[in-house]
Amino acid sequence: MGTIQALRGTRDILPEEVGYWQRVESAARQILGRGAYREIRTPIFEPTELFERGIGEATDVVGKEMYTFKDKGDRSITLRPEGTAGAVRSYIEHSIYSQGGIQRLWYTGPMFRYERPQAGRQRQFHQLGVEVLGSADARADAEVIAIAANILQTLGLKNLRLNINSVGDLEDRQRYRQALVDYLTPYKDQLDPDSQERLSRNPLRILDSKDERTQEIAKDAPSILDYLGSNSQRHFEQVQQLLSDLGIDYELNPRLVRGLDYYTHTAFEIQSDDLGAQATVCGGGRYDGLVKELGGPDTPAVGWAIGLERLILLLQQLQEQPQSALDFYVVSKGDRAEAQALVLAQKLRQAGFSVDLDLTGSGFKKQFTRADKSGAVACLILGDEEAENHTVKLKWMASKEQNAIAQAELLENTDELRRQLDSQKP
RNA sequence: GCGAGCGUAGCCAAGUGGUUAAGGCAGUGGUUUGUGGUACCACCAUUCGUGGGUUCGAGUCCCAUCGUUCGCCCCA
Repeated sequence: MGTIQALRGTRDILPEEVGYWQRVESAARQILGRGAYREIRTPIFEPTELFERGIGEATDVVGKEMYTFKDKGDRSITLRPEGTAGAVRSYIEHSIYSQGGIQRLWYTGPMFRYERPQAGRQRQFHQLGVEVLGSADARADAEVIAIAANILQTLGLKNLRLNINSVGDLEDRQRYRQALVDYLTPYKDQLDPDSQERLSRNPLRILDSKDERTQEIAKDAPSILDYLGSNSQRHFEQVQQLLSDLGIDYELNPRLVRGLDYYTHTAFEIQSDDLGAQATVCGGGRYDGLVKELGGPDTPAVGWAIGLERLILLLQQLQEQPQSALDFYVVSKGDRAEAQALVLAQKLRQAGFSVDLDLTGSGFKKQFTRADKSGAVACLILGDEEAENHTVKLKWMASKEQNAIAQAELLENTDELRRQLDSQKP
């Protein structure tokens, strides 16, 4: 076909479903506001180096999934694959740390990863994320998890599982990595091909392989939890205690590994069984080394990101999209009437009513059919007769009752009109 | 990047080598030229994602290509 289509892995969010997005955005905005989180909006593209340094060159996200190109000034530009790096860059660039204390930030917007699309995964997708910068306290870890749980619960989502783990600090992880490689190397030939590859590149990932045989072998592998130093251990215990205090159910999963290099200590995921293979709705954790790595002061931090497409997939399984009821549908026929209808519609809109004006010029019957489909509570009718007397017929769709009223009178007592409309709504 | 399935109208589809491509929804016009949700009638794909091939003949078989879906890798 010669028509232009949206690129692979991108899609339009049409008016028919945008209500879900608006509901998610407003719930999130409200909950984050109550938590004293402030919104930050950073650019959609950044210097490629930001992600290479921040996320880690060895990760798949950087190694094979980035939308990277040269701009006309020969700079290497990358469409952001996630939100944390940009937020941290901005935090450093504007010395936000110098405001002292702890910064609670949130963001939302499109992210880009060059991958094969499948259920719950697109090349352009959207995340909602939070970052708490400046606190190493376990309460920060617990708080961000509580905020995420709060958002998901407020939206009515069910059957979610929270998995948590600690990947320790850099030293813990280094020691564990070695132990794991030592354990797995003798089994190398029996691992699936992907995992054999990962043995040298990213051995921790082998733990959550979907290959059965690999799982069998990984079952008896050493656990990261046995390699945590005393600080890491205490921190992780505190996080668990606080989650219990908050009444948040969780599952300890020592095999949970996050894909980005910057994570330290707490790692967590919230998953659903109703999403197919891409089960993670929310993923996050602590990243104490990132701010310093990107050239800022040594600053502990913790955060998460929710995949909005996945969240909305779940929402659509559970509930109908909210519809905002229309107050008036205006039908008109004849030159003078049509002009008056426009003016009347506009005055009603300015007075706070929602009004759809039929512009088609088709017969009254057709216009009434559309009025019916629009779901309007009432219909306003203007023909030659009404235009002549400057009146309008007001018809209540449900009862089919209708009466003539002067246009000026209709606009006079808007409070009463509002009351009548509301009393007719289902 | 790899594997499998699928591509017929705006949407859902029937069709498995033989004259003119079912049907439903939506849309448009009419029965009712100023009154809706029902009913009835009419119209709505010279064409089956695209290109090539096999054949007397292809939506139907073959190849390629593009798109899409699900899965792997990976992640939100």
